[in-house]
Amino acid sequence: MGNPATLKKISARLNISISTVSRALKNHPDISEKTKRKVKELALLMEYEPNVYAVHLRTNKSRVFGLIVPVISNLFYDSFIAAVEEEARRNGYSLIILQSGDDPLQESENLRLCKTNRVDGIFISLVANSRSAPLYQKLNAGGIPVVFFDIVPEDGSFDRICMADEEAAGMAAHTITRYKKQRVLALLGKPELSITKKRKEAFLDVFKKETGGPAVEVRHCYSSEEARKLVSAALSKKTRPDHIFCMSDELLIGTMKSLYQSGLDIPGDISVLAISNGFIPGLYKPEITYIETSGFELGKLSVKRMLEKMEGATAARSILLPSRLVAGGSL
Amino acid sequence: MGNPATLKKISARLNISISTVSRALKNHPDISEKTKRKVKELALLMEYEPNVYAVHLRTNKSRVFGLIVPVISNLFYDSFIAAVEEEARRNGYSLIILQSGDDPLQESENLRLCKTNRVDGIFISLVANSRSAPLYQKLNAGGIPVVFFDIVPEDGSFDRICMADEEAAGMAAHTITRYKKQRVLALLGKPELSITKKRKEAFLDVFKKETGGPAVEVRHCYSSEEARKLVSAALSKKTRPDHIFCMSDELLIGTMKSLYQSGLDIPGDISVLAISNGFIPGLYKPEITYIETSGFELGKLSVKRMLEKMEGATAARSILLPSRLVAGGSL
DNA sequence: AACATTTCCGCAAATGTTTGCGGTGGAAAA
DNA sequence: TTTTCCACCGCAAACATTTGCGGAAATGTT
Repeated sequence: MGNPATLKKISARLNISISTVSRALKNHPDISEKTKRKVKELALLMEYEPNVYAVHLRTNKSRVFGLIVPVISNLFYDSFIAAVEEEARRNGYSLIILQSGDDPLQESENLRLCKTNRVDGIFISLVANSRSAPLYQKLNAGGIPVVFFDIVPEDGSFDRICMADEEAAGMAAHTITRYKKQRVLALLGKPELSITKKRKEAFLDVFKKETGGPAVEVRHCYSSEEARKLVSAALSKKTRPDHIFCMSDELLIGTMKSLYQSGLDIPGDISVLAISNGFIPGLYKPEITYIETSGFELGKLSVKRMLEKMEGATAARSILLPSRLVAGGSL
Repeated sequence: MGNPATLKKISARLNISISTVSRALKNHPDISEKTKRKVKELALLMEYEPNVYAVHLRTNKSRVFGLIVPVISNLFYDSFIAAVEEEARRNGYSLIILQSGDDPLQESENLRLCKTNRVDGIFISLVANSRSAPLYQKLNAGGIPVVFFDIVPEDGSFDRICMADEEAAGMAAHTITRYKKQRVLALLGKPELSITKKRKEAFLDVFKKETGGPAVEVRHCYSSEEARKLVSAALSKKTRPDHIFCMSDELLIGTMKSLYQSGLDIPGDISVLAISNGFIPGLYKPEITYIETSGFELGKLSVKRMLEKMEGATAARSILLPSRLVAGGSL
């Protein structure tokens, strides 16, 4: 009762060979219905479950995905992970999760771990200053499909799935100009990330094209707290901004801390627009207007793409998930 | 270059036996330093990595933990998961994550998946109306250690790691009575969860002991939205509560939505106290006073306990993580 | 009756690793 | 010289499974 059932034990009890048991359980046409019935009955009784390690060893497939992410505890990533887990499970895959913690070395180590664990595919969102490029070149060469999401390499020869960052940032900029704002403070994330570059460029492009548009001041922040300080500093100037744009939830949180403390009326004195997963904006009063980026949708798309790759889709693709404006009361 | 290196390939190149290669890589004393050096050099060159599936098959150990949780996308669980991932990795374990999605059947299925994947240990937080009791009995019997956390079975014969729920709820109640509140609305979560029962009981106990204490109205909610409605309804009564207690972040969010909308002053007109992970309370103005429950700490403790069990700690223990009051401005 | 075909099943190799045991060669002890 | 001992290494089994191949028995065909 202690140790688990194996093909061998079943075959011994039935006085038939191991291979017959194996085939019977798989409905191989070579095996008679009578034998199949006997085998299946006993297998059920003995609670037989194939030993995945033996199967993997034999087949060289693990039915496990690796997922590497800077941090788990993050409103965007956790919904992404939730979606990937669900979809992977629905397709018979398990999910191993690894955090890189903003450390390029840990990221490389995690990729190595994925390789060691012989996962069938890898989802990865890069840390800032990622140095893993040679590693995923090798993984691809070794036949392990890699799907990049959210924070992706600039090289278009990889499979990449992102929010439509340019579109979202452009949409934000258009919305802001439409409201005839005069002095815009734009808070962006880490400047070395591709996602920041893309959003920044698209955002500024719109303003450049609109002559007589508002003045824009761009600031990069590495944390929520830094955003709070920046906003507080900006508010204390004699010509304070009349609009603040935040490219992420993290920055929005810092911004709102400062705005709440300032006592300014939103959107009367100053308006706010964010790019967000949608959870945080709903907590404030007024609720913050935002451009939605759904980690959940992105996750589902990523798994879909991964499965395509496993089926043999070889050419690299870059997929963009469109976003939409969700109106709150902050603009 | 394509397929990975194996002991066999190394042994062939060096004209020595497989077992010698294996032992050389493990620094077995039987092997001469010269041979070890040669083997290790070539292994490095060929980028040898042991095939984990072969190792697991041979040793019957997988160095993988399973983690089952109702949902990933949750402020408490995601920090818990983050901690477990980190600690597990530091100890050479990988982590497979599964969501039960509030579905007892999925929970059972996930336990089965853990067994199929032959994990070395399982962390699990139960869903409401969990029906998996027989399963983990069997897992324990089968030698797979199980550590329950947060939402745990009532049966004390299992290893359980929770927040000190009684203590936290008692602390909340004491704090509230100290502020001389008159009419308290207490919002609790799903009544069928052990965590709700414990918190409710401890909370009410304190009030019972204090003669002349405030009147308490207890309500159970299944969602944030339900909490919002309940609070709104309570506020529109002629004698509205002067304090609201929320046993979780989820309920706090609903409560604050209603309070923000009501325009009431916090804590002037009505005060608020929550049990929380600490992230949400800081977003509001005023910041909400809360009793802290750290998912991160709980995660670290859980891994520690798991490792103890793997080392042979056999007797079941129930561990309580103490909590502390974090003062905001809502009371 | 001889032959061909079908049905059903077992043998054995292979996947990569670990490990108990036995063996070889040389040096030191008797 | 024979024995003992030690340092070093290989053999082979075992882990559980899959699968190509071959083979026996039963059935069908002339």
